[in-house]
Parts: sequence; structure tokens; C-alpha cells
Amino acid sequence: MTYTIGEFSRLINLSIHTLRYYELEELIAPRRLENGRRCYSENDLTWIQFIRRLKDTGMPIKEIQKYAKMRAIGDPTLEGRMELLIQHRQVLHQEIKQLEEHLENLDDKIDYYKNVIVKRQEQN
Amino acid sequence: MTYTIGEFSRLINLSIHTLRYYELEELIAPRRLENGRRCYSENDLTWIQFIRRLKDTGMPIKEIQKYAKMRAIGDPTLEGRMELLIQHRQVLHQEIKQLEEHLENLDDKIDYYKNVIVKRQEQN
DNA sequence: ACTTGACCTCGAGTCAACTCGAGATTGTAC
DNA sequence: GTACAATCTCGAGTTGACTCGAGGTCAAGT
Repeated sequence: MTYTIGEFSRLINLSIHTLRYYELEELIAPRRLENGRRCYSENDLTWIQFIRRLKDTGMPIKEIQKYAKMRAIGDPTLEGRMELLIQHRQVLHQEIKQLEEHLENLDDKIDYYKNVIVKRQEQN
Repeated sequence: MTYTIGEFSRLINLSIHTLRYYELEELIAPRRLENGRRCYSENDLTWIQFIRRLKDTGMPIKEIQKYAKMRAIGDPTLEGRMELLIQHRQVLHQEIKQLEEHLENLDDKIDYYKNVIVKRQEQN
């Protein structure tokens, strides 16, 4: 199964413009038909879904690009790619911890507001 | 205790430029001395620390600005501010959940790499 | 009196990540 | 055979959040 850019765009919910931009940034390299049009494969599909994951976890495009370049080379870069993921995992883990802390803090603040509001209502 | 912009900048580890930018964006409004210089108070200190928390949890400046404006009005906006925080709490909570899912997925991928690498070494 | 350092304003520059639009081409549908 | 929809490239514009620099003020130290 292959897809035109329009189909692919709808499928993964990224704009056509964004897809072309990702290609320019060397994140993805779809095959081309004889007439020059992009032709995305199932492989491209799983790959872009992974790119999304990386993006959603805050990895900048330049970093994803590094990964993509290694991936394009293939087997000999397995270790390198794993390394990169392990590092990213570390960062992500820290980030989650930080966010959990912030969430708690936010909860405290909300509780404080609740108290003030309740007390104010008791006054009337 | 009050601080000049330089002192304050060092204290909270934000550049002087950034502090002035935050002021321009109406996040913070330090007192001014007769000569026009900024004069930050303890109150400003706790406030900017809270701003940081909001920023670190991904709240955009425009949103923080709303909060700041309500805060400046004072008491009658308590409910509004609480609302805003509750909403943000919700978003943050979802985000953390998403990130945890991504983390798991990343772990799987790393495991997969490990396996491939081990198998490859067994071959030799 | 004069240099120095911290401060001021205001306008412009930067960076990442898109986002848009003009102008050309191409494949299908009437 | 022509309209139209989808595609192409390339260059420019946008947004958010800073970041920088020029040119000026002002108080303290020598």
C-alpha cells in the first residue's frame, strides 16, 4: 500500500506543507514517482508515527534528524541510535518528574484558593 | 528587602533582558524609583517564581498574562484565577499521562535495540 | 571634571517550527 | 480538448519567546 501526499497527510493528520517541510529537514524521504510526485509507503507511515512520538516528547527536529540519518545508513548505526534513545529517555524521565512536582504545587495553590473562597463565603 | 534589576536577575537566574520583556508583556510590574529604575520586592520574587512554574508546565505567556491581570485586580478575581489554574491542572495532568505512555514506548524500542544487538553479537 | 558601571528605552534581529502563496505541471473527468 | 484538482518548487511570512545593541541618563569613586 502506498499513499499520495494528500492521502498521507489526512492519514497522519499533518499538513501537506508540514510533510514537505519535514522532508526538507531530512526527517523523511519518500520515494518519488516518475512524474516527481511523492509516494509514501507503509514504512514511511510507521516511521512518521515514531517521529511524532519523539516530537511530542520534546525532541527538537535537529535531533530527530540525526536519528533519521543514522536510520538511513542502517545496521552499523544500531548502537548509536540506541544511545540516542537512551539519552532521550533519561531527559524525558526527568521532565516527567519535574512536571509531577509542578502538578502537586499547582494542586496546593488550588486548594489555597478554595479555602480562601470558602472562608469568604462564611463571612456573609 | 528590595532589589535592583541586576540583583533580581542573578537571584532568579533570568536575564535582565528577559525581565524587561516580561514587564513589557505585563507579567510583572515592579515599582519604580524616582529616577525611573526598577525596584523589585519580595512579593515580586514569589510571583516570578510562580510564573516560572507556569512556564515550565508549558503555559504560554499570553495565558500567564491573563492570570497576572486578574491578580493585579485582586480579590474579586479569585474565582477566575482558580478556574484558570484548574483548567491548566487538567491539561498538565493529561500531558503527564501522555508523556508516561511515550516513555514506555521508548523503553520498548530501546529493549528491541538491545535484543537485536545481543543477537548480532551471538552470531560472531 | 571625568570615567565607569548599572541602568534606561526602543527598535531590530534570531531561532525553531511551521505556514502560506505564486506560478508551473500533470492526470483524470466530462 | 479543456476544465479541475492535486501536485510540484521556491521564496517569503508568521508566531512565540526571547536576545541584542545603540544611544542616552545618572550616581559613585578618583
